[in-house]
Amino acid sequence: MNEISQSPLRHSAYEAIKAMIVTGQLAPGRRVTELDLCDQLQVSRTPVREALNRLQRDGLVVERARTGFAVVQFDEKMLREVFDLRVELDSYATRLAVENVTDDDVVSLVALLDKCDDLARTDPSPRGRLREMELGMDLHRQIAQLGGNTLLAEMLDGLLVKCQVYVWMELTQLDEFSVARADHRLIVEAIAARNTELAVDRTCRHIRQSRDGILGLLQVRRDMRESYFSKA
Amino acid sequence: MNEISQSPLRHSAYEAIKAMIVTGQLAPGRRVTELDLCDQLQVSRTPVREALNRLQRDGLVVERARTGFAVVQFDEKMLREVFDLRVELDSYATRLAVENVTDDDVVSLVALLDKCDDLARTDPSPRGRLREMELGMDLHRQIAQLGGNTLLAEMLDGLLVKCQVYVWMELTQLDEFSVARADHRLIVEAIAARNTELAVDRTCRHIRQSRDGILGLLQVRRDMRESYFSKA
DNA sequence: CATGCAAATAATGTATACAAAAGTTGCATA
DNA sequence: TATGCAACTTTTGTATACATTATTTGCATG
Repeated sequence: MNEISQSPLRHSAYEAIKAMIVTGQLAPGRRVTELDLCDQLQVSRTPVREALNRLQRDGLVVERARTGFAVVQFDEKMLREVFDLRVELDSYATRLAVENVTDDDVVSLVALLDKCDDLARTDPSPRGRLREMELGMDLHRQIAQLGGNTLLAEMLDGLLVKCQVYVWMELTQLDEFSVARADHRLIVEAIAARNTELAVDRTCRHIRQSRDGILGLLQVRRDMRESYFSKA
Repeated sequence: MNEISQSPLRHSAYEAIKAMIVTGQLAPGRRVTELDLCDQLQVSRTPVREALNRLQRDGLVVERARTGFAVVQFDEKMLREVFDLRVELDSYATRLAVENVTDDDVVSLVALLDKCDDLARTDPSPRGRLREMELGMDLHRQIAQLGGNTLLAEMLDGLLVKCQVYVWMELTQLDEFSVARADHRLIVEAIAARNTELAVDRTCRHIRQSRDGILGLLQVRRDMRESYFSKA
């Protein structure tokens, strides 16, 4: 497959592997070998290696000396770290956003919210749910970009990537899609009203509630595992 | 050179290229070709490519479609973004550090400060200055790690990497080595005293003053360039 | 002398070959 | 049967070959 497509294979490889991790196809902690991925993606090792390197930088896989990569463990510790960081950075982003937001920006944010609602109403498939989650993350990305600090936007993007596994759990297992949509709308309203306090407060609350919901899920899961082992 | 050293060549290649960028050997904006680097580092393209990918993720080089990479432009915008983000994240890190710091940690921090002083007294060479800057960054890294949020530590590490070019300018051109040492000692003292307010305040002030000093440098440089062009 | 186009050159994207290390299997032995 | 060791297999690390696209060079032409 020599040089046909426009965008480099490493990009599509990166996206493909990332999707496998986020959706759980590649289980946390599992070792991933280059050749397996080559088989699945039908590309050579070079793009796969480069994709894995990027994923390592993203924190989705970890390098193990001389034995390639393993999917990172998504555990409570990581959850807390990611979400606590998001509280800090999203607060900052929201503050900057309120300072810089234009009326056009608000229109664009609301459009995104509406698209989310539409999707929720019209497409009940899993594919639609995944898309809805992505739109929700896009909202956060867009807010982050309003402040004009591109680096902040990039960092938050990185955090969102790490959140995906968790948020997917939350949305699907706790069925909090509508909660998320409502939260998002409230945040946008506060930004539109140029109310920094309120916007930041709602942002923090939104993230903390997500975190706590998922924490609960993880704990339930752990308890089940423990009782299973104790029975056995 | 097949498989001799212990650590992969991509790591040393990464460090080597990073050093070239930080010290200005590879000028901002300049395109870097793989083969040039292969020549200089005496390795094949594979490790160089992987190093460049990592550097891209670090934000030290940017990818240009189908034409490899270029060293990123270190301009005022980037300076403001990086340092403003550091104000946020270092504040958070300091807060967490004060909450979690043990007496042993304090000893270790003070040891780092002393090492810095020693170096300043005993080794006036450029190599020693570079080392001193690195020790200063290590101090920030160590403080970031006290809080226990590894992700925060990693993010700050990334920001510090992006800072290096600027800080090097500041330290050498404004000769602020002693200022930095003093700042660092004050921050550690506040942490040792478990005084969150003070520690955070000193952290912010330290970073903001750096930022403003370097901003001045960049503006002087820009003015010089403009007057040069207007004369020509 | 400037300019545009074609050939030459160089650089990236991808695949693959080969060496070294890690991991696995299976057999011999206690 | 358990265990240790040796051969085999797999996997990574590195180098390199080849195809394709970008860049440069140089010449012809206005």
